[in-house]
Amino acid sequence: MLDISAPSGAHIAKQKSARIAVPLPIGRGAPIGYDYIVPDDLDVAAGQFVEVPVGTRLMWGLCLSVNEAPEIEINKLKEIHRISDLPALQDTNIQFLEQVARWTLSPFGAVLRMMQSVPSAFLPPPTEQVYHLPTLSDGMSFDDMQLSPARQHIIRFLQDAPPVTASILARESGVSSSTIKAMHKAGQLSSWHQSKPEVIPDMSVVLAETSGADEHKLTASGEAGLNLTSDQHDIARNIIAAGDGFHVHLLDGVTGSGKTETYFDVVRAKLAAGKQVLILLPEIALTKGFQDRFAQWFGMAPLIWHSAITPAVKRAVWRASITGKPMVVVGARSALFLPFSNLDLIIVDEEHDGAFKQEDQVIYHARDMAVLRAKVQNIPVILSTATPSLESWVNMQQGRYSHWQLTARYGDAKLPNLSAIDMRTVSQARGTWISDPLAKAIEETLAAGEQTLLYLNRRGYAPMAVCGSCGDRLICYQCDSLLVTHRLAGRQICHHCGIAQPVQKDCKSCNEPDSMQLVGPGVERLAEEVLIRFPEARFSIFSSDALASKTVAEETLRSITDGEVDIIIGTQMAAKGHHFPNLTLVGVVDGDLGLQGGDLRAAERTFQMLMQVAGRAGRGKKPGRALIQTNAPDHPVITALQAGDRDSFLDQEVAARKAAQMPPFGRLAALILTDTDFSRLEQTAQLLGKAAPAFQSVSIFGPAPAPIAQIRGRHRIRFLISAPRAVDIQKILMDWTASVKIPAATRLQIDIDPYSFL
DNA sequence: AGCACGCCGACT
DNA sequence: GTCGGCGTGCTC
Repeated sequence: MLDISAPSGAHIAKQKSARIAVPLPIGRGAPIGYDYIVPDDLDVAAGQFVEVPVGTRLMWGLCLSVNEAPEIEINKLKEIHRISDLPALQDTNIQFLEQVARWTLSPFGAVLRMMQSVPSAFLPPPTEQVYHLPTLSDGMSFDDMQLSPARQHIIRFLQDAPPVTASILARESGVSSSTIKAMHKAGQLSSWHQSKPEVIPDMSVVLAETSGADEHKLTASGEAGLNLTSDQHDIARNIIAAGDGFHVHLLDGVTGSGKTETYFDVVRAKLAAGKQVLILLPEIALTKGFQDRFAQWFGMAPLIWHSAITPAVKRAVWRASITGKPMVVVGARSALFLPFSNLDLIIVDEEHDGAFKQEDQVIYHARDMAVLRAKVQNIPVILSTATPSLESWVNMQQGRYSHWQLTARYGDAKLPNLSAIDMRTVSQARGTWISDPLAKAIEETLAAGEQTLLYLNRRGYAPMAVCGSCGDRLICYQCDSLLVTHRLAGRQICHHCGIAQPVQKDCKSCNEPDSMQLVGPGVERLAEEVLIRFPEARFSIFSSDALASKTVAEETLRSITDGEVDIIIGTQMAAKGHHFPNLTLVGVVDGDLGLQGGDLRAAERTFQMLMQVAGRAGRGKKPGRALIQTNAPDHPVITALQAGDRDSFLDQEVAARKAAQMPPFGRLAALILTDTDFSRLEQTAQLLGKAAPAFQSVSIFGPAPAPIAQIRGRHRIRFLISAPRAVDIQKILMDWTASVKIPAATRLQIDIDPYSFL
């Protein structure tokens, strides 16, 4: 609307501008957003999603602020194209994004991109065309029209049917869609556009069933398992009583002690209050088992969020989250960036799990960022685990987290009896990996008609191929890692980049024919040994390769549960989230695997993994036992496991970290440079090395080849920075990296609190 | 991230 | 002579 009485040019002065953040990974630490003109007919406010032109294309961005009297020369700005129909993003959500960007030293746009993961969600649900019969003018009837049989079919079908879509109409009347289009064009059919219903389940069903229901029983089904023990009930009440503000609860209990049911009870209370709840699981644990338990409690499936769900579901969940609809989302780490506007509780299940660490693009730990989001939004967070991470343990000890312990296992189930087999004292035939004491235990278990899990965290047949003549080892040509031989697939595969080749027999280094020898066991090779030593036993391999297809995975799970399998040979996939009632023996084939390597968290991780594996045994009524084959029976991890003394192990680790000023007592960061061209990479690394800040308290190691010196053809060099807790390591890194000109082709990544390093 | 602009090799 | 390779730089 142009006011013609105003002097020309005056309306330009009245123009508003808006600062819009676009989801582009530009400018680490740079001011966020670009300015755009707000057209007169658009009512733009901070927090709203808007579509703007950027370069040659249009993209959705986030309005950060509106400037009524812009000082910038306005005719240099482009115009906002349109606004989303959605409500504005909550201010605390924007603050959360800012803090994640600040913490991880990522550009705000890169973090915003994680939240704007469903670009189709900014517009209202798509509409579909529905057809119905037109009202004919007086005196006219379809019979007078001399229509083809196909057209008559359609008329007759629609005479007693509600308006339908073209696809349904075509299917039901047996006519092609082109006929329908032609009839529409000829005015023999009318249509309108109607919005498609969202596919999202309605959580209000749960609310209706909950209100007036028994205090801690959700549905009236009365099934076993829906009742809480008094411990679980007390903890749930205590967590609820701690209030709606920011509070971290460490929910700690052995496998099978009912942590899930306990926090479900808290979730139920939040849902009944019309709030939103987020449950984060490590990717691997998004199992059917969890969904079944959820369904049993809430009488409906939870909303699922991970990278593989369909676009329609993503759209619906995303829109529901920002509109504040009461809901429970169960998701992998990316669910943390849903734009909830009514979030009142976050749960991080298996909080110790390394899968919460995202290693590409923005590098972050979902557990830590979950606590950050809870803090910014002033809501509670529950960290659930059987083996707390050292970070959470220390936070609890220092009084920042509340500690809730569940001690008892359900019913008669007992924690397995754990003991070590000292592999230095048993004689072991070459090419075999099952010691006699373990074999004896397997035989006893077989005789009792019970199941055994042989745990070996190595996929494939053999982890290494070596030339018997020259000693050359087979490595990936674009990563510097060993090629793993997979005999079932008949290939040798790089576990870093996935590149595969047919199994190579001759040595390419010394040209000796047929000289490559397979060294060490993987689960496939272990299966071979099982077949020879226990020919009567039925076995099944439980690894990501063997269970790649969904149908095979479900069938394998079923056969194990139904007792059609005697020996499960599994990788860490078998250690997580499954419940096999008849499993009474766990044999850890290589208890030392994972202890090697200069990794800060090696001991902690191994302890967590072995504890979790051992927890697979004896979850039913029968007692279980776990045998760990090891060359280091005196290692603190093994002795602590044997003594069943988790807390003293954790305390010992705490003391060691404290002495070394390692996290969480000191701070660590890694700076990773990658490039396809090694000499250019080295040059940049040298340059950075020379520019390294010299503070007394800050140590900088490197440049050194990264733990994996090459991935997918990109060479990697890294620096490691260690500093006391009080130091602002982010600022140091920012100043340092800004002081050096890094070529465009060399990529720089910053990893705050790195998980794997040497 | 994408997309355009720009400067060197094998081809209708 | 052009089409197209991907290095470099920019996006209000």
